[in-house]
Amino acid sequence: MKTPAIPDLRRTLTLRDVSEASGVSEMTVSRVLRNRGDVSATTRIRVLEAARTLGYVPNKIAGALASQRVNLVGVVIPSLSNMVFPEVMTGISEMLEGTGLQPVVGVTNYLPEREESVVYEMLSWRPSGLILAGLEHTDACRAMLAQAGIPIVEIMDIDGTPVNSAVGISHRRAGRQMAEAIIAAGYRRIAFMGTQMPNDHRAKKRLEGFEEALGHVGLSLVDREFYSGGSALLKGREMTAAVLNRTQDVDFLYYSNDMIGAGGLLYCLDQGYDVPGTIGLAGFNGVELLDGLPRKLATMDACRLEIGKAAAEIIAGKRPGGVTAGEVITLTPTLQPGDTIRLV
Amino acid sequence: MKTPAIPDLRRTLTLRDVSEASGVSEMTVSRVLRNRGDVSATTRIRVLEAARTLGYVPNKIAGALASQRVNLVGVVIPSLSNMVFPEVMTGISEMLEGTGLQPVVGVTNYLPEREESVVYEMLSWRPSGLILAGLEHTDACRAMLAQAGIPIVEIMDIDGTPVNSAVGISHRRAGRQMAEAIIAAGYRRIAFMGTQMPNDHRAKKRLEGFEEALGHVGLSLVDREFYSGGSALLKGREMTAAVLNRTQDVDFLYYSNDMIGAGGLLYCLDQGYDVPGTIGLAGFNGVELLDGLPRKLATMDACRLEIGKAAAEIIAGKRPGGVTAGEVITLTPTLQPGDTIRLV
DNA sequence: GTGCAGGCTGTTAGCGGTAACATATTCGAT
DNA sequence: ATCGAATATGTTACCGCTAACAGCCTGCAC
Repeated sequence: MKTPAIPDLRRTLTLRDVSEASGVSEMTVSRVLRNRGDVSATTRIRVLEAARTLGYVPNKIAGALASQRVNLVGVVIPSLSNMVFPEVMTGISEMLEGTGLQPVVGVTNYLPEREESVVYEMLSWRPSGLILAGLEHTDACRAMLAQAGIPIVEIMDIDGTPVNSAVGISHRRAGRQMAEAIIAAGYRRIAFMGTQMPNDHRAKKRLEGFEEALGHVGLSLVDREFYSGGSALLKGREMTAAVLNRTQDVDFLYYSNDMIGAGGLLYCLDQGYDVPGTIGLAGFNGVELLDGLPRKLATMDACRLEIGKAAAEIIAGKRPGGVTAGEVITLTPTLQPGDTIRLV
Repeated sequence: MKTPAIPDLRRTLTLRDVSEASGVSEMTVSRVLRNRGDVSATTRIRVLEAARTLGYVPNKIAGALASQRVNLVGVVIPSLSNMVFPEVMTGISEMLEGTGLQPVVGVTNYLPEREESVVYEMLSWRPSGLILAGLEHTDACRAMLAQAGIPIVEIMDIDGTPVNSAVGISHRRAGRQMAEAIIAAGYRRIAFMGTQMPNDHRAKKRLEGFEEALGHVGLSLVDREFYSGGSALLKGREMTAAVLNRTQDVDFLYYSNDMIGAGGLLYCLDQGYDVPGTIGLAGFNGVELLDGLPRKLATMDACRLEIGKAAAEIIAGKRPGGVTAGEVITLTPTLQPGDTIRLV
């Protein structure tokens, strides 16, 4: 059954090659390979056989140009190295499975100019849709998105005005809610630790919501500490040590993400603090890593998987209801008290 | 200076639109936008102005078809959710910066058939090169890669025969080396824990090398345990508990990755074991997460960043020496003894 | 036999750019 | 004034594929 190896002419194959090898027109080959239109069983088999033995791989560039359809969905996110976006990607991929659409990732490193150029690059491939993290973009970026004429979904955050559709949670509310739980548990001298990133708008909004809720009961943060780069777990330890050494009687540590929170937790346990008795801790994200810690860190789920799925659904036009323009889907994160916050 | 907003005719703009708006030929516009060839300063400014106010975004599909050049590099990896591949991606991105090339990621979830289809999909976009993890592929996949006529770089592993170029470490050797260190430190009753994935060839090779080295001194594993899915940290705890309860006098725990190793370490410390006195531990990968643990897990660096960089260099044709075909770059991981293995 | 629907295959004309070549235009040197 | 080289712009012919439409059979009702 083995056909003799085709001499490698180092010329990329085209439909014409398959067409000649199987004795039908290019159009028919195209139809066979796309399962479109009527083709007799005999022809189909002959064509497929020829394509297979030649090792033909269709040229989507040409196909996309001719058909004006591109089966790609751009996904623009700030980073891949924290655990949050990979899970969003998982949600997107799962939902896109079987739709013929394929995600293409672009990373911005939290830089607005970088985002602008990534978006430009993406749009120049004329994708079927674009998913991007956050609501904050440069003016030029917004303009491009608005002009693009494809579905645009901004994810993660809903505190702001989306270009078109949005799926996410209210980070301001999340911060507020966590603060309220902490206050209710009786903690009063609360410190905050987080990233130094001026462009992590969502972390900023959480902090704003948090401080706002503290303000409502006449409290304010007794200390705060920021970091950038490095191993988050280690930074969590270091910042926690710094805060606890610097400020008296701190009784709660609020972290902008679970990773540094986990570091802080390990530090507190090492140091023999009574957690959550004399000191409570909480993070944000609900990363599964926490399940393996000696004690479970209080956190708040960011609905990453659901966000990815919903965003993909909008792009794929699968949302029940049909109309997909300008939809804003608000998910509500649930507080997971874990073992690091006193029971009320 | 502000021009009135262009009425949105919901028709995507082409070179012709810019050409008409600026009163020059499409070709000249094309030249301006690509900075190619000589164009007078006046014309250039006029064209750029027109393009900007129209909000023109070039169509790379058409450009790529016409020029037969696609500035994309496919990167095919098994997963994004463990910490190893994101770092490889970082290396690739860094090195590609400024070359005009852009990485596009495809994820296979450790499934050979999935890899085959991802590779097919990638090749159908006619990228400038392809980077893929591992040396094990389906026959059809190998054939496609060999035919593609573009640089192919297989990364992470070098124990096998690459299609074209390869950059990685010898996992067999890594396993062997770790075993030798453990034996030298005087441990004798050694257990292994790892993933259940039949298609994680690199983990398998490490284990093979490990057992081989044990065999050389007449030892063999006293126990082994596998897992799949779930939180790696938690699984590490659970498996460790299972092994220690099941088997007497185990004095060393070798983990196939750092994450489960970290879980195991936390468990051992919780249980009050004397680490590394009565029991030693080691993982693999050198993830920076480990820096934040109470004690530093012994591990072996997988050279992720360097692998990414070298692979990107090959694709970009930047390797000193010039010829890039069939290069195999062997990196050597270094053993990081940490605090969980006795000093000899 | 005629006509006509339906299945199957082929032809034509682009999709929106760019390579390669052709054609101005400018300008200083001869 | 003439020429050549350099600069600046335009023209033509694709790139490889697909939409749309145009045949050509075959079989079957009438």
